[in-house]
Amino acid sequence: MVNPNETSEIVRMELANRLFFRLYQCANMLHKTGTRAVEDEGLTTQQWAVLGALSRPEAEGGMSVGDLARYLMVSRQNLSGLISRMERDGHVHSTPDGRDRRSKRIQMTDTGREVWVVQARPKIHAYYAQVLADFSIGDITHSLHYLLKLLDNMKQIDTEEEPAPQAVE
Amino acid sequence: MVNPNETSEIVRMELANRLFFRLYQCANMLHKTGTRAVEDEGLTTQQWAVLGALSRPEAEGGMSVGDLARYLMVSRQNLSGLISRMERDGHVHSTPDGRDRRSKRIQMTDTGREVWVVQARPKIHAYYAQVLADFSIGDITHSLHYLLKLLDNMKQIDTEEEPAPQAVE
DNA sequence: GCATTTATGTAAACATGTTGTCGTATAGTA
DNA sequence: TACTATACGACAACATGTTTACATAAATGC
Repeated sequence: MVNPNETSEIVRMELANRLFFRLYQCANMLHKTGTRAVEDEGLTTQQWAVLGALSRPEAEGGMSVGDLARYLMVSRQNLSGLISRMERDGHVHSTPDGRDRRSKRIQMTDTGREVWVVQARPKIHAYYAQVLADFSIGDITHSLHYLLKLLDNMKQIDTEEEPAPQAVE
Repeated sequence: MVNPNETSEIVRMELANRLFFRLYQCANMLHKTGTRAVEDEGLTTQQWAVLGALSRPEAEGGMSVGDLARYLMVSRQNLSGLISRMERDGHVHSTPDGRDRRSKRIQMTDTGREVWVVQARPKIHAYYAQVLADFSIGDITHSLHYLLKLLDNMKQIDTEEEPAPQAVE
């Protein structure tokens, strides 16, 4: 250990390792406990993310699958299956887009909105309150800030590594 | 809006909602970009979590599936499949436990250790450095602190809601 | 207008995660 | 010793996520 920079680099990597390990565990626990919080409504955390997106005033007239996928940052293919299940359960419905014959517009059904507003959202708020019980508003804001930074950096890696859209040939 | 407490509660829930939404997105991006970082080695973020656990000095003599599941906070059933794949790929191997005929001990193979130390870990450190590029040591520590708090609270919810082990009958 | 690129939906293969169930081995207790 | 509770591995069903690949519709460039 000759160089002090190496030492601090080791400390940094050790901390980084713990950070990502905890992030991994948080993700699993969020899915597990979050889904359990709304299981009576037949929902999962992913489905509540979709309902949350569709219930925004900006999504009043429905959203295309592509837009929803970009908003949630998941793949179209994944979202497609998710929406099928929600359609099967009567929470959303899709209508063909008049202008673009390739695409569909996804909207909440009246039942979906009812389930969302009356049943799921109160339970979700109770869940939030419980998980964030000992968080001050400042704590929440700071946590959010760090998650956003992590997300931005990961997004950048993601787009960097994405294959260049041009054909090289 | 008569009661100012209600107003701050709405703000709090709005912030909480953003926090959990970003956590959800971070989890997906971590899996996506992290797996891409070690795809040349045929690994995934989950498998690197397993190798990281098995490479600790405390796990020198291998770990039982149950202990590993508790350490990683995933279900035995999930880990079982994960380990099968890693065994198939030659990164770990399992030996029957002499003392307890129900259980197996999981250990890294020499190949697994080689892949982990020589190839995967440097790439993972480069990945950490990239995602945490604009994080100070203090930023990392604070982020870790908040994730741990979230995790603790979710763990508590998890055990609370778990069915009591005693038979009521 | 026509050719190329881009966007959309769909299908398939795979890895991860959950729960529930079952058979068996271990451990604790009457 | 026997009874019971608990732990373990295995199997199945299901929901989520990723890629890759393909057909078709729309947009863009000459």
